[in-house]
Amino acid sequence: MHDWNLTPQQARELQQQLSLKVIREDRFTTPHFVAGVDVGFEDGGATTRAAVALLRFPSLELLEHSIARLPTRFPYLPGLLSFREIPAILEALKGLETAPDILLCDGQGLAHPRRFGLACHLGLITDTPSIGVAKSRLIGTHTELPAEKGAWVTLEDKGKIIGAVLRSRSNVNPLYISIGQRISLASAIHYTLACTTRYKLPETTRWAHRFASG
DNA sequence: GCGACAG
DNA sequence: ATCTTGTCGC
Repeated sequence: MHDWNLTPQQARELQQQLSLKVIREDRFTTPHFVAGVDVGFEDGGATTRAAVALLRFPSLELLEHSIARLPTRFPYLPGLLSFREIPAILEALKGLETAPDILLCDGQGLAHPRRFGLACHLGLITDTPSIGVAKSRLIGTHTELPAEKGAWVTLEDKGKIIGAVLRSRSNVNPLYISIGQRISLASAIHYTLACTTRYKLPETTRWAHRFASG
């Protein structure tokens, strides 16, 4: 795997190179295990704490989880989130006994300036199908979104579809879904909804967040 | 130059 | 992300 001690400019150049390796179509078999990934911070940001929650699919029962702590060594810079969070996430993934069939990541995938958000980066490194599930927008524009659960509209940038704005729960702010690696946008939306019950966030993300934060 | 800006 | 209680609305 590549080096993580990069300057912001080197990181951006690496993203442009790696973005060429992102596979935007379904390349996986029926999933039985889905995982949520999230990161939290301790010591006022000095320590990065990553958590991964593995759930059985489609029952969504929690099977196992893993937590890892690492010294924070990259600042938060819009567009470079993966360089700050992935090192700790990779450590947490090592602690799982079962390999996830799909990763639901807390952040963007293709809906990124250089089409290489955290979900693409993590999916590529682990060679695992991944989905970007962000709570807010990084880039892109979209039309009005109906208020009912299940409704979605495309998220576009420079005339290209880079993701979808999905209403995962009626009358609540939408989620920003995008391709991470080895999955189509249609499937990304499908699996995100399949992992969602009565709340805005998928159960995978909810569990991961509980383990990564409070 | 000004405003936007995943977590 | 994080610092933090009550409060408004379906």
